[in-house]
Amino acid sequence: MTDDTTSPPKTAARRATASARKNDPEATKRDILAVATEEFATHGLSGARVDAIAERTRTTKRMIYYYFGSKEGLYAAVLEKAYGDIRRIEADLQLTDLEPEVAIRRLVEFTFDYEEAHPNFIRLVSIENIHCAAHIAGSDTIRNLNVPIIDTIATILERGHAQGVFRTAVTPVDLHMLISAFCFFRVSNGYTFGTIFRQDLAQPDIRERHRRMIGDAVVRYLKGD
Amino acid sequence: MTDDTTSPPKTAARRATASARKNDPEATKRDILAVATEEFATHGLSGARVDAIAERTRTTKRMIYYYFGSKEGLYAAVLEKAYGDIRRIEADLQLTDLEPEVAIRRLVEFTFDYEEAHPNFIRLVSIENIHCAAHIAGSDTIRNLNVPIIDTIATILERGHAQGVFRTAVTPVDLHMLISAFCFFRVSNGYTFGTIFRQDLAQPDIRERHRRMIGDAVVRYLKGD
Amino acid sequence: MTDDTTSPPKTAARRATASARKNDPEATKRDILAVATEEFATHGLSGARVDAIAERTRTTKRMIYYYFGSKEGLYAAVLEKAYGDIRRIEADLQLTDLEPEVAIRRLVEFTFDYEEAHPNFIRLVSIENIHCAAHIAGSDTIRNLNVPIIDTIATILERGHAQGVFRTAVTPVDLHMLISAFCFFRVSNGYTFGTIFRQDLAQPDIRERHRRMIGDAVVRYLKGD
Amino acid sequence: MTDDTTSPPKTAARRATASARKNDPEATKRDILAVATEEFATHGLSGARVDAIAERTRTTKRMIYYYFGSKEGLYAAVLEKAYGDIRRIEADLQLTDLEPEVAIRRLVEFTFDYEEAHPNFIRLVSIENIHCAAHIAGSDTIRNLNVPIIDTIATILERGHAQGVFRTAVTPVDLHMLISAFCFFRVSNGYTFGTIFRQDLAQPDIRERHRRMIGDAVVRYLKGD
DNA sequence: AATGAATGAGCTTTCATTCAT
DNA sequence: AATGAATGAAAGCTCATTCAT
Repeated sequence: MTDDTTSPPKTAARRATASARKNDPEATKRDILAVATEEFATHGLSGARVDAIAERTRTTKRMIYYYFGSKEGLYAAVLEKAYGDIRRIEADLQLTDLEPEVAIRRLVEFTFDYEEAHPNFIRLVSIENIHCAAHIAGSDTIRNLNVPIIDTIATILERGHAQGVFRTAVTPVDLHMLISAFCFFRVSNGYTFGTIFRQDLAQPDIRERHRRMIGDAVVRYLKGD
Repeated sequence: MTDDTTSPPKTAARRATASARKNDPEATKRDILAVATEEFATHGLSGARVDAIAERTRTTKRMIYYYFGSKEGLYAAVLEKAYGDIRRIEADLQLTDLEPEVAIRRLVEFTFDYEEAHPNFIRLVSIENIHCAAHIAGSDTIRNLNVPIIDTIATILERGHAQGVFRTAVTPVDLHMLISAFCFFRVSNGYTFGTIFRQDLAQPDIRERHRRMIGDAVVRYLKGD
Repeated sequence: MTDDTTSPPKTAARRATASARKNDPEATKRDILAVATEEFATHGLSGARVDAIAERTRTTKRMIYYYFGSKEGLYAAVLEKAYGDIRRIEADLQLTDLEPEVAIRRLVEFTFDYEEAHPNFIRLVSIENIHCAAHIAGSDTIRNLNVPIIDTIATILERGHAQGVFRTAVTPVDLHMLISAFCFFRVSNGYTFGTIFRQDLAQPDIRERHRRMIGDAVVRYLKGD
Repeated sequence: MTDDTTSPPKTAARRATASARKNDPEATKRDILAVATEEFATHGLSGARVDAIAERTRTTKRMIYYYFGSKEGLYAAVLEKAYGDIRRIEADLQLTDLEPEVAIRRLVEFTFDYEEAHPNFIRLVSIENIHCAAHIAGSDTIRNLNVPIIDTIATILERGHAQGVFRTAVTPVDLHMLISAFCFFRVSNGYTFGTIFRQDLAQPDIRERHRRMIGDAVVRYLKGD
């Protein structure tokens, strides 16, 4: 209805900004990745639109294909970045000097807070599971990322058992799952859970209550009866 | 157009098949819903193809729109059925006669087993969360389904506290979340978790270990320290 | 999204009102025609929706086909009624006793007022012209309706010439066209004209000015110079 | 897919044809617009088929959406071109040097001849009125096109009044309407009028008679009595 | 005479992707 | 290395109409 219906892309306006970013391919790729992360996390792999990504980018759609090959290639890159980010932070955790029980609580709280603070990561992982983890299975980068939190947990568990504060035999991976499951679920299923039980899980008091609950549950589980 | 138009004997048989689907709208709807459940659970809302659903149905694409109005309408109906199914089973749970601790273990095991046995339900809920629960929020049917398991939990908790076996103060909804989170996560995140930690969560021994772990964790949490 | 998405037509509610109108086929046909007139006049032949007509009717879509055979049959019936209505009123005009000039002014004013008051008739005629008058050409009813206004004009002209007040030789049909054209155009082209010249032709003062203008123009034309 | 893939000599020729349309978006747009004008004028907005337009074009349906966004966008572009064309010609009218009465006669004849010669323009305007002028109201281009004929009329009227040949007070827009109405109606309503009064308005003698009639009517109206 | 259920054909539009330089 | 222009294939949806009683 408006006049610009006739002119497909806005060429002139584009080119002006284009020269400002030219010759910095890394910056362009970062820009694309940031926008794509948002789009894929919001709409899923099939629901995401390459056009929508391109529009919110400083580049053109053509560049997405130039750098990432395909929509799926871009999605895989988004996943790689998201996994890389959390692994990098996990690697910096300094929990091994603390008392085992304190360390476990800190670990739970870190997981809780990180997942709460990164809903897009949660959503991407949910989406990737819908697609049977085909893209992380196909990415050497992700598959070869070690999961430093597992080593952290192993160390804490060993010390806890050695000191006799933990009596339950559990593998680090299983414990990681026990912790993750709750923290992840709160974010991943917040919408349905909130709607059905008429609660707003984002409310500070509920948040605090849940944070304590998962900590207590994990610690008590480890201590055994 | 088909050949048997000319052969009278086949007329009866044809009418038989025809009436088996033609004058049974409910059967047709069930057929569509079953196929659609599979398609939506597998590919998500955007990834699902109405054509693909129609092809695997005894009817045509047109009928999908006749009965369900739109792709989203069909998706909403699929969700309604999935939620209705679990709610109906939950309502039949007979746990209130058992000792509180036994009852809680049974409840955990029921949840664990149901979610394990209904991965499509899990997937649909994950997908619905990607869409911010917009469709269950828009469905009076789902929003008005009470969640009988909450009453069951409330009763068990009351008796447990009365008898002094449970010392932890917890709301039924929070406890339901603690239980669900783990059971749900195992299924919803099985692909990524399995890929990253190189485990097959479907293996019977792992399955059994996890089933016991979540039971222990919940019971110990309730008993407190 | 709402629940009734699943139930194609609203059967129960319908049947209640249905019994109230049953056995009066003429009333049903009138009802359908009235709604169809509005729909066709508003959206044109192709733009009109049989479903939309049925919905605003006390009957069902099936009845439209039962009584009118097809969408085009219904459209033709609408046209026939619209033409019949104006012809019936034109036949009642009592202008032949007046002085010729007065009679002509009255005739112009009648035409002006009728077309102003019946925009749907104007729209239907416009629409029918887009379709090359195929339906009125195909309707014996319309083609055989005589146009009484032509006889009225003929009589007035004869008397005017006999009395020497009209000096211009003109056929009744041509004069009818001169009068109609302006009155029709004001209504038929009111939207584009109003938009382009930023005037609201429905305003009373503009309306009055135009009514006088076309009267003056016609009378002066007939008197000659 | 075509056979000449194997014959090198034909490559050049192919590229020639290709470049004739591929790298000339303006030519492609003009091509689409011409075909679309015909289709919309013939069948109306709802009756027009995008497929039908594409088929008669050197391009594909996809290109229509690429250049014009939607069926409605294409329709709006068709309207813009049609209005632009007549405005451009009107701007070239050189009538102000003539005697006022002669100028008015020429103006009427121009209008009469232009509308007679451009039935598609007439049809498009009729169609747009059925749609309540929504598309020209939404087009800045059309709304901002000045209507040069109004200035022409204003100038002629002023001189006519100054010289005392015109005695009737009338606004340029009203006079434009008086002239347009008749010329437009002859074309827009030719099918119904012709069918009902059993006349062929395209016949040269009728045409000539009408052309003179509207000229006389307008001039006499202006001269007053 | 009257009607609820069903439908084939075709509509507008969208989408990820590649051509051509 | 970088990109503006173009596109084939298929998607969701709608429509007037008929079946079957």
